[in-house]
Amino acid sequence: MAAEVGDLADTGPALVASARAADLGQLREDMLFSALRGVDGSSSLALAIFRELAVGIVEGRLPPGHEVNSAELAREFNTSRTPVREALLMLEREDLVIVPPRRRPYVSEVALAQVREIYEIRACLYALVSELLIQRASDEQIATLHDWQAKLEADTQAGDVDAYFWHNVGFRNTEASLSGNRELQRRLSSLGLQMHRFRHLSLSLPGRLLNSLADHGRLVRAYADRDVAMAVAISRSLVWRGYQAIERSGLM
Amino acid sequence: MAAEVGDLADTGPALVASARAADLGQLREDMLFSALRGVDGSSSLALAIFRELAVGIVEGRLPPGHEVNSAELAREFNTSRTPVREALLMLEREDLVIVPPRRRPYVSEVALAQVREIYEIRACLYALVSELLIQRASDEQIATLHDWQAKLEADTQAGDVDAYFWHNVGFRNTEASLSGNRELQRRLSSLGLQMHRFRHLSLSLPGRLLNSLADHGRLVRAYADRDVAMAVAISRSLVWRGYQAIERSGLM
DNA sequence: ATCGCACCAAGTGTCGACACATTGAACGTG
DNA sequence: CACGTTCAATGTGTCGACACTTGGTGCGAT
Repeated sequence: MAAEVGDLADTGPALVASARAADLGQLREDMLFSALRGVDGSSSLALAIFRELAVGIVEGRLPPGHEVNSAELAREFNTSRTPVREALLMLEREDLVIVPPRRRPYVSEVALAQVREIYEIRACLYALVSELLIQRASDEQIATLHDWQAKLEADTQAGDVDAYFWHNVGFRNTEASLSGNRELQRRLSSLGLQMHRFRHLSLSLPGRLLNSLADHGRLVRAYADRDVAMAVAISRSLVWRGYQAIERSGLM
Repeated sequence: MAAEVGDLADTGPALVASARAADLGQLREDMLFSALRGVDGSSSLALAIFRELAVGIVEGRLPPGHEVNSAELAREFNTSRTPVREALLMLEREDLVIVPPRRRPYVSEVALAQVREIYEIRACLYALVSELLIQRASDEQIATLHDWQAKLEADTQAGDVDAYFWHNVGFRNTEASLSGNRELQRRLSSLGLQMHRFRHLSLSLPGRLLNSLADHGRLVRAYADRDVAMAVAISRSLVWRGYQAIERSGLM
């Protein structure tokens, strides 16, 4: 993946930009898909609807409070209400919509207090990831994290906030998978799905990228040194600063 | 609740025993119910079926691998297949059943490796609970934990393993709620639901009760002293020893 | 103008029906 | 007797229909 971007590096700025964009789109798709992986609906129709709606909510096209009733969606998707209902229940389980009994379902709102709760959990679980990763990952595997780190560095220099965000997600997913705990990986991606909803808040602050980048660098170094205490501390604070950025942005 | 048992303490052994049993049954119901709380199905029919099956699986009446197809269950419950299907999807979400596409659903198996993964997460999250609890709980709230601790002590002296187990669950739930993080509480009870499936393994070892009891005592003391480092360490090891007991039992 | 009540459109939970997939047994062939 | 094929039985995913609820609209009474 790194090779693809690198190979095109000398074909001119425009091509590089579009190649980059395509690459990012692919990455974005992969990351959202991996987050949606944990949800195995038996029906592929319901799953397609679920993914469509989930992406819509996460991207903000379906704003909080927006009504998503099964009848209208069924017409829209040219299916019966049964698969739509199933999809809505999946979305409810991911806390993306609320389905009150006998009432119309709507896209859930996210309060700052809830964001804080989620970040508390995330910080804790990523600390666990760091701990397990150091115990179990090989040097080669840790080196792959270094690759991601390099991308983050490039994005920071280019000032490309969006690219930074998605590469950051990639970094995180890789970390989680290297922890060797699949259950942990699943729970984290479920949390991640919710996080994507307010990501734009998290990276809007100036100076945040540089800060985050420095932390990533120190984290990878701690991994290479197999320094558990250090890695855990950095990992925890890395997540937590994400929350603080949202809090300080005052946008919630 | 403690009062009810206490008030009857001098009405003779038989009555005490039956009162205790009723009390335990109530507690068991409460705890399972609270674990099932997080799941809000919009349909109350589906929810009833879900709970019925969930309890059946957790209690072992529906063994791993047992087929749970929607057609048969629909006949059994005198409903159509629609609510049953919904219930099965909820169960899949809790990892209690597996619903392969176009194939009959069946009760999921639990491998030791998976149990380990879950315990790793639990240990981590309960450490977080301890940390938050010390930050946020009042002295009175911490005192309620002392009440639970007293029950555990009584159960140990009586050698009542079953009572010990459920009171332990109560202790844990109280801790989680005192953390003030509802999201955390929800995720933990979802994990707890799975755990109940192999609880009989965890408490079968002799000497385990005394060990666990001592840990609980130290934990409550650390809470009272607001000793975060100590509480976190105890909390983590408390959960972890539960896993070790299962591992050593060699029954998986 | 305001309140209360009947009424109606639209949505929800549930049902029975249908086409297709899967499974296991019967059966013939080597 | 082993083995692949055929065929019915059973289950799944999806559909359209039905009764009941809910939320809003308009109308009449105050």
